[in-house]
Amino acid sequence: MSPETNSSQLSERSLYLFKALVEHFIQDGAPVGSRTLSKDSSLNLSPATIRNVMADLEDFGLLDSPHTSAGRVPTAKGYRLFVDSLLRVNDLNSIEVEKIAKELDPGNDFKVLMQRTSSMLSDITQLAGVVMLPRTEQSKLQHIEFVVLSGNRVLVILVVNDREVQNRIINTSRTYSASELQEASNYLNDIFAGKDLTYVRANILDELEKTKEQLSQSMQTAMEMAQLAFDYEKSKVNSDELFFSGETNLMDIAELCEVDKLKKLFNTFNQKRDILHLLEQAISADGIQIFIGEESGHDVLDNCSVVTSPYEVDGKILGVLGVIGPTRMHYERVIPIVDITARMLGSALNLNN
Amino acid sequence: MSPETNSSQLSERSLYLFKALVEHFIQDGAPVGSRTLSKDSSLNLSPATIRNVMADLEDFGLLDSPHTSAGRVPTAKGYRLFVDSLLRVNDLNSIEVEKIAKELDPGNDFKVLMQRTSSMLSDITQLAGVVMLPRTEQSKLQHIEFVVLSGNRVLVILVVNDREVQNRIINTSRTYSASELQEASNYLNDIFAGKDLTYVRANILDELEKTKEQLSQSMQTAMEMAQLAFDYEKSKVNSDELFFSGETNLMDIAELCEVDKLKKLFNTFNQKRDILHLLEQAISADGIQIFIGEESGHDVLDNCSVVTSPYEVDGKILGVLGVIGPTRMHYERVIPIVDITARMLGSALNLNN
DNA sequence: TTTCGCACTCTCAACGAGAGAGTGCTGAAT
DNA sequence: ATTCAGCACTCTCTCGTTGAGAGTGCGAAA
Repeated sequence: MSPETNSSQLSERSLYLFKALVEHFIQDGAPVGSRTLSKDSSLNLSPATIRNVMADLEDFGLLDSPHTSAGRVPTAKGYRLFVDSLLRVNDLNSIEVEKIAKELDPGNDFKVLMQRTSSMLSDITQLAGVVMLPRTEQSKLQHIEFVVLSGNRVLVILVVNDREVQNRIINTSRTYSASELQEASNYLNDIFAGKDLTYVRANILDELEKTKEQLSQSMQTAMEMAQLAFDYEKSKVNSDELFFSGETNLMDIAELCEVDKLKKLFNTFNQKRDILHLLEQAISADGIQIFIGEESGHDVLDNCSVVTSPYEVDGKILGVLGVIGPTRMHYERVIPIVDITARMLGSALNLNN
Repeated sequence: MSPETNSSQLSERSLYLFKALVEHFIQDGAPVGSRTLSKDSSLNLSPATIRNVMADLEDFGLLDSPHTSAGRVPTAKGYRLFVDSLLRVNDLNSIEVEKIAKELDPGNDFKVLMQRTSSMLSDITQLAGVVMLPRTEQSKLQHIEFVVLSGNRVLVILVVNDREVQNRIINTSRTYSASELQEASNYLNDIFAGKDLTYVRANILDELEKTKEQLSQSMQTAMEMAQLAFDYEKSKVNSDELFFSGETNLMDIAELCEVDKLKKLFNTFNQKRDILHLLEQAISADGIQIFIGEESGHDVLDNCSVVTSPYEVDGKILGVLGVIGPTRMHYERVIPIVDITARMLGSALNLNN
């Protein structure tokens, strides 16, 4: 099962030919025949010899033939071997590095930056780009603020984790004055700023009890507000954020060109759930991770590969980004792009700290 | 050109048959022949007679035939006549009204509400839904607030128009203390709260001059902050907001089922520009407006119709929402849905006031 | 072990025939 | 003057056939 097992049992020559075949297929998308391979692999072998080799490779499960007279195509297992052991990754040319750097201007808010990163990825690879920001379990409340709106409504603003702003409107039973709310937010900031959100949620009821007995009306106001606000916060806790772009690039890929496949794929993107699930697997991986075809475990992605990399600040992983394209993609180009983008996003975020 | 001209020159019977044909075509999507029409139109006419009528209708530019032996299909002009003069709009059944109402829970923030509305529209019509919120020229600043972040960064929070929250992070040259910023925001709120954003932008420099001479360091801080913040606000001024959903529903429509058409269509959605432009035309319309096929002026929408309605609060138009689908859509169903949704969104927003 | 030659398989594009659907026109009936 | 039946005609779509092209597998020779 492991690539070593395969490569050790295959001759040097077989692997060389296999590599040539995969590269050829990635280039054209057409099944590769013995004749073609005989011509462009520099070892001078006749088509017949190559056919023998290809038959072996097929026995190993690395190749497949759509039908008897159609040449060979790599299987998922084949791509896996190719990517793990055979692929020689290119360096990016400096123009492209430049381009990536320019797009990742740190002077933006977090979401804008993710959006940009994703669309840059899709632009540069001509595939679909995706950036995920997982909702972390430990979110530190930094600041809470109330603003009075008209008609018994209050706007609650939460600053979390030094970068993220959440706001919601809550309807209240009576009218609060601005100064009253100012006092309330001061009070809450005093006791809860810097604390973990789960802690805040857990302790807010206790605190409410205390204040009921001892403290002023305005403190009680604060607690009521806070409770409403954090209930909402709680409901959002599991909705991680995911930014796609360039989905339409996938419409050009021959392998996916049937409308109903496309529809399923796009629906999967829209629901986000499955893709999130996939990316979450990549979060613990160290560096680039690649899901090839069926490996992802989602049927819609059968003809697709997903190349991901976590991005981190101060050695702490913040999220995952990547590219979705056909299994037949230019890995040697896509991999370094994803890699560099992850690093650069990390450092762009680092500047913000 | 106007439908009156047409309908006056056509006999009652012709119009009746035309209506039957359009309805039939909307149902099946297949060109309708004389034979078919003769059977299901209640007037007992032979196919031959109907052929004569259809030839007339074709001369009027209401019908077209894909080829000699394929029955007739309505033209854009035909749909126009149908929609303007012939269509009898159904009332929505109460279950659906219920469903719409339930989805439009006013207890949400503005963007969530728009998102919901759009996805509800697409769900219920099985077409693509869209909701636009134009960036209004007159935006009233309601509240400004600063929060200190780590590393010489300051988060600026702007509450505008009693419902909208904007925030951006700005990098500052030195470290500010929380109390300093508190003072600054108090000062700014005093002079600018309730004022128009354009006014604020225009006067902020003057104010800066004044304070430079007379006032404390902290006031000056306030002005610096504000300037940075409002420069940003200005740059966003023309980016209206647009929420799509259910684009994938369009993949089922036979008329659009070629991948490259779909790609162009989806790209148009993603760029947003053209669609915004179209919806802006609908903003001044009084109530439902329908763009049929080529009328929209965008080639990608040639086989599509767009049904729109502005939504308003207190008689003031806030934005436009609508549905995008094939010209061959069930107008009699879609129109009341769009209509009611616009009203309900209006009143959901009204509750917030 | 490699290669050549050959028979075989499968796909794909082109072609043609035939069915089906629908038209337009003509001439008769009302 | 309408309406309608009849008929020839046109166009598309489907289906089976056919031949070319591509590629394979295998056995025998080098």
